[in-house]
Amino acid sequence: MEVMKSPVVVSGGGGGGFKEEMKFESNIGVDEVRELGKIGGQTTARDGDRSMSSSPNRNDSKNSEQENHVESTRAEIGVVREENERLRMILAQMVKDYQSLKMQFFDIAQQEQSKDSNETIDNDNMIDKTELQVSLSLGTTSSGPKKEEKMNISNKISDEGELREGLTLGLDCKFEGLKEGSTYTSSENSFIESKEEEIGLPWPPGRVLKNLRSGEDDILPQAHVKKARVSVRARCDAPTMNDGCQWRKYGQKIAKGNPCPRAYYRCTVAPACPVRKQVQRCAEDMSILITTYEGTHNHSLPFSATAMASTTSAAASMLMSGSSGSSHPTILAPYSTSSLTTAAMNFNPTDVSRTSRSLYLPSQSISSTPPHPTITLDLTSTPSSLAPMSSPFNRFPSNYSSVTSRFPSSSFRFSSSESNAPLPPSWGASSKGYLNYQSYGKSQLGSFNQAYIQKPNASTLVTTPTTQHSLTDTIATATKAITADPSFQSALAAAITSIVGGGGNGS
DNA sequence: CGTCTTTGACCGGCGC
DNA sequence: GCGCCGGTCAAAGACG
Repeated sequence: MEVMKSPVVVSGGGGGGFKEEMKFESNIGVDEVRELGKIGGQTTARDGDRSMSSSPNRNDSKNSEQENHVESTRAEIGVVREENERLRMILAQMVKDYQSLKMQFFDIAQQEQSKDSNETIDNDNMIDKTELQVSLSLGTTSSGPKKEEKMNISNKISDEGELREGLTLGLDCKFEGLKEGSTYTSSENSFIESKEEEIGLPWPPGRVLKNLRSGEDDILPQAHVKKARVSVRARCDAPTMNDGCQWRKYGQKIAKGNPCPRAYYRCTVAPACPVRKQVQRCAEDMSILITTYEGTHNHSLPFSATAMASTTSAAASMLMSGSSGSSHPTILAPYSTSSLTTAAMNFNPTDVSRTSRSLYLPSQSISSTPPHPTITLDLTSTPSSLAPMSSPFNRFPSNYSSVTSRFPSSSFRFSSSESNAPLPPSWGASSKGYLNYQSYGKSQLGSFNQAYIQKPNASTLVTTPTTQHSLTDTIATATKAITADPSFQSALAAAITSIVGGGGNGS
């Protein structure tokens, strides 16, 4: 049934025409209700789906059953519509909060600047204050040259407007996209690219032509630093994941330690796009496809590719920002959602929308000296029905143990609106080192940020149950965290994309 | 005939 | 210096 394969998206409203929006909302309804049924232990919705998908044709009560299904589906659609409305309100609140925090940040930055304009800044917090700094310091060690830092600071001043614009571009464009639909894709693309360029992800667009072969390192002072990679583990029977991009295979190798060949793909959407990906089946579980992305697209992406691109880019940005501050770049990122992943990847056979409802970001450190800093997005979690959990906060994938055995660090968890927590969802930290996405209130934002604040000092990042701060402290904390960690901005934007932006594909 | 895939060769980094 | 290994190139073949 096609509806079941459709990605779970939340309509941003005003996206495409009415027809399309209805279609999306309908899709959500089915999927979301399925999820709710899963989470809450109710199976009626799913059973209903199955009945629908299997086209019951057994007895005389068929018509009445179908009518019941139609009614229930309508009811589900209504529920989802309400949820959409709530999400929109949440999003609006997030925008407000973000703008407020941003303004506070710039005020603080200006004050700091007026104070310290002539001082040498060797504080890491200061170093992390701007995206530009991160951008320029990425690829250097944490003890990078002070001169560069100074220059970065001065550049920061001159480029502050640009930064602000870029920041605004990122989030606002998404929201614009939600409103205008048709502009969504390009907006997000521009956001992704600009953000990635700012944060210094590998293969920035401007360097593309020099990166073919061995050129890029020649022009980068931090040539010794490896490119960040984002590895996505997902169950997929197809040879490669359909992530929306066009890829051309340019090589295949048998890598050591894995009998399955590793295929090398290059993005062919644009002639000089530096993005490459490696695809390899997991040796332990052949059904798991490991796709490793490297680089940044230097072109606009089809919408179907933007979700994955934003996911990987934000994850990479987290990784890079973390690695720049620590010699052990162990980054755990609360990030993305099932809706994002399902929107990003149209795996044909084993529908990930059903098998991957949460995203785990375990430690990227597999070896002590990884050749490339890599962050792994594990989408191989199995349905909760296979691993029933008494608490929504304790829902781990059945193969989690294997994941954690490879990645000993604990993980953030960032699940989507599938959560059975009362809607609207809210940000909050759960026990057991998992960060659950539940709502977007200010206090929850503070909790979220707390998790991030721990990052610089955490070789193994574990979220701890957060304590409630006063509103002032929370805002200050949030401001600090946002400004100190550019990856948060990417994550926030990508999260929004995953939560609501998916509905922006009404275009 | 153009595009894509396959596959052996080649290159550079890294460890010993 | 040597060998291993990951990554890439490019010629040849396959395919539509």
